[in-house]
Amino acid sequence: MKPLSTMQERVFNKLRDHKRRTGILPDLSAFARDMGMHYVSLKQHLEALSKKGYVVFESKGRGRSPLLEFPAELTGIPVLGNIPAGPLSEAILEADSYLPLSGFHEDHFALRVRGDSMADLIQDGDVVLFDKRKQIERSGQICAVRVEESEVTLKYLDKTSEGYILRPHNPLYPTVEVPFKNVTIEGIYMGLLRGEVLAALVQDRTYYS
Amino acid sequence: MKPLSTMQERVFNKLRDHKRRTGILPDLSAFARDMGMHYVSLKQHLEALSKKGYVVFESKGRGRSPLLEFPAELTGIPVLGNIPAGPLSEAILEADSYLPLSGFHEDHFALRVRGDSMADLIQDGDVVLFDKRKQIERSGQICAVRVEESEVTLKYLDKTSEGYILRPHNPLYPTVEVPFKNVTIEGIYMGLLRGEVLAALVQDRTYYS
DNA sequence: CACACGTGCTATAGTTTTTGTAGTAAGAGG
DNA sequence: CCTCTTACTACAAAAACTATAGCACGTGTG
Repeated sequence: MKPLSTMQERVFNKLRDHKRRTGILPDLSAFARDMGMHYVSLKQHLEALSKKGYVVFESKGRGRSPLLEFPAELTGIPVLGNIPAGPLSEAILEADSYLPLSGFHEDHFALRVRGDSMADLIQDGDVVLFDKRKQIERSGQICAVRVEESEVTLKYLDKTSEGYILRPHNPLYPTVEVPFKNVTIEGIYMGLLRGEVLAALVQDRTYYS
Repeated sequence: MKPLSTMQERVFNKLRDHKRRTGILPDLSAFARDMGMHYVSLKQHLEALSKKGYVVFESKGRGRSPLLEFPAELTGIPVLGNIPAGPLSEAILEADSYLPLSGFHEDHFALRVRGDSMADLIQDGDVVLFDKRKQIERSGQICAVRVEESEVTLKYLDKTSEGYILRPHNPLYPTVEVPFKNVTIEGIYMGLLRGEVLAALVQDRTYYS
């Protein structure tokens, strides 16, 4: 993503704050007054931000309210199809869809579950939401964990003096204990979506405010 | 809900159509042109609709775009805490929260699950979405069913020549067969939400467009 | 019955605000 | 030197608000 100039960053941050506070995006002229800046200057900044992909800004003509939105990849939480061996941050950059959930931000991501290690509690195909923390607060929390360099799996996590106990919900899978240094916690379970709700919520790189 | 006059109903329907087609609500003056009607007339209709609770309409002052939205109970799908012995339609009127899901309309409702007859697949506290159909298309679909005048429960439904087989997912509950005339299908499973997603989505009688 | 009154619907005229366009200009950096 | 960023002035177009008025259709009252 292209770098922003000082003023462009100030405009962008203030815009995001306003969105967080009020839930909506402000009038251009009111926003310009708020920034202590001229309307035309603000407009030029927004056009620059738009060209760099930080916002979506479309003038509609005189007197008409312009369209001003955040692109999905900035405000939605990314839905990952699978997490390969690499670090999580790379997988997030390749997310192809986003969930517009208020209250969820940079610290969260979603995973489209493959496999049935947590069945029947979590089904193949469910979209599970995670907090990007690296530590569990108590035993028995469901986590997205990576053992060594393998794929990410979902398990209950318990802590012992030597390492983590990875416990599946599905009794067909084995419970294993792994030393701390071989386990990476990618995220902690926060909730899930299943079935046709997904089609109604998941946004494929489209825009929303 | 108060009755609408001829013109008010025309305005309301056209507004709803526009929202369905474009996803957004139009400018007042553009909309007035579209209706072949004067701007001031349209405004008066919207004010009448607002007073009767069909839309939310707030003038913001000269030159400022007014706020125009549909109330939650008209566009969101109702979330029911429990369904008492009475008919479903009454329970829906008493819904105290709504899910804003595009693609779901009058034919859908949601239920906050009590009990664990479908555990572990569906947990106590999950919000499950249903289609308001009265018939199953194939055996094994999950349905919200009412036996006689009792509470609504979630079960797999199979059809035999004499009646329905109500099959829980939880093996601790019994599988029973009930004659057709004693079973009412209230809805057919379409998906579910679990955990903190709910707080981000559920709207308590607030407004949105 | 005639009348006033309210309601629904429409329209005109004038004002304010926002937004857009054009043009100008100074400073930074490759 | 050219481009990008930042900023301003001046003017134009569209949207939206206010106030006012006319007409049709009821309903209730004297």
